[in-house]
Amino acid sequence: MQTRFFTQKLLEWNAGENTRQMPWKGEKDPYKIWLSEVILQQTRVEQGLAYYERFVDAFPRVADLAAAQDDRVFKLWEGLGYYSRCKNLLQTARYIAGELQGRFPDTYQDILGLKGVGSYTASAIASFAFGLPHAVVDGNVLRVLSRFFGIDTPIDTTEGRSVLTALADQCLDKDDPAAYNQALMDFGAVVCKPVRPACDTCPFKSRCVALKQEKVDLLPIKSKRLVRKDRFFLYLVAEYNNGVYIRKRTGKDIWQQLFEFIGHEVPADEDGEDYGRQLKKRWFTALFGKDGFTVLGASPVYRQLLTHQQVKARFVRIHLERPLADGEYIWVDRKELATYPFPRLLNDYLNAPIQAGQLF
DNA sequence: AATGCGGGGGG
DNA sequence: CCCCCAGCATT
Repeated sequence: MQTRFFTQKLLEWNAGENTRQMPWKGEKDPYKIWLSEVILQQTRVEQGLAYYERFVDAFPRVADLAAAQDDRVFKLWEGLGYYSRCKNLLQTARYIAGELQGRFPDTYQDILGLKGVGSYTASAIASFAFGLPHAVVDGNVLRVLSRFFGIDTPIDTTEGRSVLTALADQCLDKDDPAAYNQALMDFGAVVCKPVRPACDTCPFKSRCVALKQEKVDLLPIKSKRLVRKDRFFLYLVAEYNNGVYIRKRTGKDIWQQLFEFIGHEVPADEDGEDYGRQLKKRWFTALFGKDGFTVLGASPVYRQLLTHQQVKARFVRIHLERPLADGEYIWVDRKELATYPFPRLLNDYLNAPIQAGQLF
């Protein structure tokens, strides 16, 4: 039986050669496990590590997180990406601290019902915190199993997903689901890596289908190609009395809950310069009045590459004669600006040594 | 079933 | 330049 061999060898490898250490390994507090798993969704361990430490330090218990101010939590999350995770994190913390009196759900179904918790995270919490027999299926697991069993069904389809999930369940060591799940992910990260896997020393090499068929570099198969969309933002850094105007991004677009300057998305094939000239009369005037402002200069084009979009932006500094009328934009003192969470792109601009540049 | 959501690192 | 990463929610 291949599944028996797989599980046996994995556990041996874990007991002998697995030296991977992480702060949440062996953790039993469901709150901390949940925190680490949400931080690690689609995120490399090395990247999430510092964030985990900061969150545990700032919010040792779920009640601490639940009681925190939104902006403070987002500030801690700043730079980590996928900000809906942070939003759901807060919502769930408040649900647990409030409705559940701080008691973390302890069944798979109840855990799965939490906002921001899907099948992977529910299995992880259920097994690590409560020892329940649920096999995790993440990127590591998909890769290791598809290689070992030679599964060439694309893993980003319902069928592929279903095949690999079934295999994962068969391989799970029900005596110690936590150790098994942890071992499999460690193995995927350390041995059966995406590129240049260590097949020479792999404990599975005698029976790995991909290795036998020389398909290690071809598996797992993904069917979808990445498409990147181009976008361009024109921002007005409107200065008044040693402060600038910003607003919180809401809605379903990127960077939700983060802050931005007075902004306008323009066609992606523009560089923001011609458009700025055109907009100057209509947009600037509508916002600030006919002669209530002075254009100080425009920045070079800043660029940020995301997985699904390339975002470019130009920042135009404006000096205002009068404060802006009350509305969605809030005035913030320069000295306080760093306490607000911003997208990476805007922080790049804010932290640049020179923000002048040519005039329109 | 398909799409959108960040950001960093490596080949 | 490309792909990948301890995925999830929405449509």
